[in-house]
Amino acid sequence: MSEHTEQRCENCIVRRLNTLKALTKEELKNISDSKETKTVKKGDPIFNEGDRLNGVFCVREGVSKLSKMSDNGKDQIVKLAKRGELLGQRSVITEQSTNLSAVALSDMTVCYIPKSHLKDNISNNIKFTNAILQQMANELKFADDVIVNMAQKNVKQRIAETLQYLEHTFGKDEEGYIKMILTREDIANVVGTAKEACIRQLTKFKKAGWISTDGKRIKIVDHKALYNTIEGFE
Amino acid sequence: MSEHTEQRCENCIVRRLNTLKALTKEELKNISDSKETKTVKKGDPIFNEGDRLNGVFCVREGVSKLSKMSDNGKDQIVKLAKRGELLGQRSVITEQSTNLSAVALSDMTVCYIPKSHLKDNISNNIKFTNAILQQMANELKFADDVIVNMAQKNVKQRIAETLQYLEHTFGKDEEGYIKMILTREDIANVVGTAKEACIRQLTKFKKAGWISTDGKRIKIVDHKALYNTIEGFE
DNA sequence: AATTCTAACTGACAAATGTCATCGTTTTTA
DNA sequence: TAAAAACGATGACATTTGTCAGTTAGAATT
Repeated sequence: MSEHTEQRCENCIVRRLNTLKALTKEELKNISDSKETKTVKKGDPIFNEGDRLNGVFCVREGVSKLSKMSDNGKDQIVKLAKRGELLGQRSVITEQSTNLSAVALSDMTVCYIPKSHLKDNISNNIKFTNAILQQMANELKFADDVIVNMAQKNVKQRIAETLQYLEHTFGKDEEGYIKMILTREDIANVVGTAKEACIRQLTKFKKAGWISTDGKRIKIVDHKALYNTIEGFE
Repeated sequence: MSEHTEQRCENCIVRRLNTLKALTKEELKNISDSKETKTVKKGDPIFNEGDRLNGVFCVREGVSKLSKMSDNGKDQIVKLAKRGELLGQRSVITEQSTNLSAVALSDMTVCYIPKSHLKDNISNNIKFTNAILQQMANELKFADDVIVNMAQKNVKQRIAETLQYLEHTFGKDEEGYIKMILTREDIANVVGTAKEACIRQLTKFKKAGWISTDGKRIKIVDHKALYNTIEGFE
């Protein structure tokens, strides 16, 4: 009895947040027996573009960026994954090597679940398969929106939108600062622009009184102004 | 016996190209009995952004663009769907209204399949559900690539890539012209730029001898040069 | 065949963005 | 704690892209 009960998947709160919630207690027990909990330090990779994954990583604590190196040497961040999200799900489904890298943006705890156990459940538990289907359909819709934004919005709008997204996704601390600290370069890599352009735009927002900063920390002061910018109401 | 046999799903060649191939002959017969074949004229909509879809459209002949209107009034084309592709699959899965519009780029024949029949199969036939899962996982991967390209590549590179994509996807006629004719504006809407910028870039490619044109028709002459441009080898 | 309409194309200019260089500050590491 | 590395910030400038205005060519309609 060396494991605490909360280290068992069937008791893990995180599971409620992802597709694993569609599994029965019995199935979760099987998965839990084969899973492996790992800690990952800020800045360390969880996996790299091109890796063949033999399982998925369930994020228990911390945040990871999923990014892809572009030909011009910039690292485009496609997604930020937090508590409850499963990394590598797609690669396991398609049996292809992953097209993204995952790097920890903070110290993390992740559970590694070997794919054999998932595969069994995908083949047998239609409820589980359906949950994954729902999730992927939603991700696909979200991806369409990102494509449209990338193509049609300018850097100013995309930065405003990213700030709004970060606050919405990660919340605020007691002082109102966004509870997710990214470097300016990482923000630029989400937005798809140069870090200088990103810094300059943040400075403009600051001067306009729409945001305030303290070191890397950012606080949205005027939500409405940011919203209007995003929507293109100048 | 009013229908020709090729109008029955179970005999339709198109089915081999999409997830319906995972259905049994019996299931296909049921679907075929409830499907409705429609013709759509070039320029006509199949459905509009925000519509609630009560079924999917299987493209039997012709090409449709799937696009989304952006706030600045531009119509971003997210996907071109040809023979064999299913439109509206995601909306049916998530039960949400569609986030994209579908408009015919050529005269089309599409089969409308009411969702009730698909839903039944999704719940009961794990092979079918898995096929959809595979397909969505691949689409998601493709979407990631598009996001990275949109964010990191310039207009010149994206136009070059679009030409390559069009030739690869739709093939060439006897004279070597791409067998898919888009207006310059539609090309611009795939690339996510203004039509003037698109036209100018095509002119440059033409002057460099990398492509040649005849009216709207485009022929890639120097594949290698285009490829180098896409990859950023100047 | 004349007219109308749409799309292709071009020029001129403004605005947005990328690149390079530099410097002070903060964070990390030895 | 000192040194090194990473990061934030800003200026200067080149390049890319968007916008507006207008002309030409071809297709569709009458």
